[in-house]
This record gives sequence, C-alpha cells and structure tokens, in this order.
Amino acid sequence: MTSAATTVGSSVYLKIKSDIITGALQPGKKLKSDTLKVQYSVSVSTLREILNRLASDGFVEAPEQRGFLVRTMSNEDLIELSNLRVLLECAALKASLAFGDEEWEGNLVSAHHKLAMIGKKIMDGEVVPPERLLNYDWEFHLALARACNSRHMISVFQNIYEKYIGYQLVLRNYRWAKALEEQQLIFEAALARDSEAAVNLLKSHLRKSLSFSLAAN
Amino acid sequence: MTSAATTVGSSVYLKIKSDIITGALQPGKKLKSDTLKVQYSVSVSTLREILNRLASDGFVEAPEQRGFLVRTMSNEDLIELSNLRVLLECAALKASLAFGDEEWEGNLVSAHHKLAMIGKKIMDGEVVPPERLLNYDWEFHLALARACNSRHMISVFQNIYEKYIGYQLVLRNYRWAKALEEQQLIFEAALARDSEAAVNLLKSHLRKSLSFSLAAN
DNA sequence: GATCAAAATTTAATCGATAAATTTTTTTGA
DNA sequence: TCAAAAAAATTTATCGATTAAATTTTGATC
Repeated sequence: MTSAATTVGSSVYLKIKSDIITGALQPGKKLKSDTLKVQYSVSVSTLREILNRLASDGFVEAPEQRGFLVRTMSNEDLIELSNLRVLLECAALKASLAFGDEEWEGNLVSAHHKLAMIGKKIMDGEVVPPERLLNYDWEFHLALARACNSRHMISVFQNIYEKYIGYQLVLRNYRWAKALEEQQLIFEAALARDSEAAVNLLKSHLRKSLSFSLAAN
Repeated sequence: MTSAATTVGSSVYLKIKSDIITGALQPGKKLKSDTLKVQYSVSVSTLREILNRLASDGFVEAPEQRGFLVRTMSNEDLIELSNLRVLLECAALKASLAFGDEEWEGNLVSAHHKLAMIGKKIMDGEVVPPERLLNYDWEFHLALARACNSRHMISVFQNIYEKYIGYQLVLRNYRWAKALEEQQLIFEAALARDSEAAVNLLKSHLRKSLSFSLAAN
C-alpha cells in the first residue's frame, strides 16, 4: 500500500497499521508499551511516536493519560465511512475522467488487469494472502481516482479507504465474484469516458459492498 | 478550536499547531529539536511525538531522516483545499438541513450571533486578536455542518478547514464586510431550511474567498 | 458483607543520553 | 582555481531510565 521505509520508526509504523487493518491487532485491544516494544522490537519512545501518528490517522484511540488502543468500529462508523468514500471517490472519478491522459489510462488498465487476475485465482479456489488482495483492490480504486489532479483529495481518500476496508477485509471474499463483475463494468465505463455511467456504477458498487457488510454482521 | 489539554504533550501540540495556522511559525521553516525544545519547554522525545502527530495531520512535513519543517503551500494547494472544502462542507450542510433539530438551530443562532458581533467590532475599527476571529468563523461553519450525523465527516472537514484557513488568515480582514454579508445570507437560508439556496450561497461564498486569496497573492 | 480509604502495583508521560545520519567546513590534489 | 575527498560539527533517530498518574489490591470500619 505504501513504499518501503528506511527508518525503524516508519517501518514499524507500516507494520502496526497493517496489523490493525488486517485485524491481527483486534479492535479495542489495549496497546501497552511494554508488550508492544518487545513484539515489534522498538524502544518505548519510538513506539509512542508511531502510536501518536496512528492516532492522528484515526487507526488508534488515545484517551488522555490512559495510553492507546486499537480503534473500535460500530455499524454507524461503517456507514459514515462508506458515505464519505462515495462522496470522495465519485468526485475524484468524475475529475479523473475529465483530465486523465494516456499515462492515466495505461495505469488503470494495468491495475484492473492485476485485480481481475487475482480475482480469477480466488474463484478457482487458490489461496491468496489477504494483503495482496487488499493491495490490488486499492490500486484499482486509486487508479480510477488518480487523475483528479488533487494530492489532497487522494490523501483524504486513501485515509478513508483504509479505515473502511479494514472492517470489510474478512468478509470481502464471499462477495468476490459479484464485486469483480461490478468493477469490470466500472472499468469499461471509465475507459469509454462515460462519466455518468461510471460514477453511477461506482456508487452502486460501494453501496452494495456496504449492505453486504452490514447484513453479514 | 479545541478543548483544553491536560498533558504537556497535547497542550504544546495545540500551541504549535496554532502557531503554524496563524503564521507565527512560517511555511518552510525548519523545526529543529534543540531550538523548539527550549522555545516550548518540552523534552526532545515529547516534541517528536508532537511533530509526528502534526505530520500525520499535514501541518508539518517530515522528509525521512532529515527532521521536520512547517508545510509549504502553493496556489495549487490552496485551490485543492478549497475544492475539497466545497465538496465536504456542502454535503454536510445539506445533511444538516435535513436532520437538524432545535438543539442544532439554537447552536447555529448562537454561533452566527457571535460571528456577527465580532464582525461589527472589526468594521468599527476595533482591534481583535486573529485567533478569536478564526475561532468564531470556525464555530459558525461547524455549526452549519454539525447536524450531518457523521463524526468522520466533521473530523475530515475540520482538518481541511484548518489547513485552508491558515493561508487566508492574514488576508481575511480585507474581505470581512463582504464575507459577513454572505454568511448572513447563508444563515438565513439555513434557518429557512432552503437547502438549495443555502448550499449555493455557501458554495459561492467559498469560491469568492478563494478568488480573493489567489488575487491577493 | 458492603463501602470507603490507603497502600501497592501497574501503566503512562516525560526526560536526558547515545548512536546514526546528514550537513558544513577544511584539506588535498589536479 | 576548482572539484573531490576527508574531517568536523550539527542534527536526527533511537534508546533506556525516571517521574507522575491511574488502576488494582488490601485492609479497616460500619
């Protein structure tokens, strides 16, 4: 999801964030310095820098004077995040379709291809590490939004996407065939530069994902 | 802008953030531990926790292995932030007008009143600390958005607002009379629950602010 | 047996010190 | 005189220790 890190701090930051998203660190879990510093082989100071960053990102809660814990997520949160994602991603997609050049299209085709490939593998019963799935899904949605010409938009979108997807990660497989079909349609509409169709398909795709997750609760 | 803090860390966090927004710490300025730890009376570790949080918030840049510096802002950034603000605040306002109850209206009336009062004082030539101005402007816009029933939306909106306003803070006064008029109209449309009018007025208000800032560059 | 207060324990916040990296200055050789 | 290399100085990243605060346990009282 992000590039390699050179310092201890940022590599452990990526690791802990990933562990939260994938659920290795479960929602509500207390993040005690003494335990974590051993688990991730860092000092307490570096660990606190990391947890402070994650708190700002919204992946960790930091009630004053009582440490850190993995952020919990209610159905309310999931609905809010989905709505925000619809708002941001649709706006970005619209702009992308207006501005996107050959470079953008090339990247989109590539991202879609990778996603479709891994999707087929999963449907054929092959076992795939969830991180790769997550990564390709993200790359596809990022590719759609990328040409919106707004770094700030992309950055906010990424943050919301990451918070949203964590909750869904486990469930995702069950809906994979359907999701893949929907993404295929979005992809085709995007290449055809049919803005209205693409946005509507994306919106519907996201709403179905949400319904599925809520129902599966 | 935010409630009082109990720990050294979070009070200095608020102070530094405020110093960045108001321009006391200028864009691009290198934030050296040795200097800052004296200036804000904290240890280097606590300082680094704070700077890491601010980096996640986007108020500080943190190039790997070469410390921290106050984030710089180009006209491009300003335009992007304004567009994002329009997207978020308009969506929130729309939802607010649909859901808002008596509690919400009461709060909005109060926020508007305070803003109008301080606006008059400024037009009468009274000298007012820019932080108070900033605070009342924020409270008014927050009051408009508040009933959108989405904490995540409010939190993203606040972050974008803060980034955007920093750049404008100094310029704001020059446009104060006009801005006040526009905010008055938004207020009236909101109370009348005229969603379309309120959203359009807000949009136009934000676009004018942006044009003014860009021109004043 | 329940309730409150005090002591003990655990956990969090803050600090200063060391190691690693970067930047600046000085030196050397073409 | 200039550029490259080496050395010195500064700055950043990381660490472990100390202090302060919260939580739990214990014990006394009603």
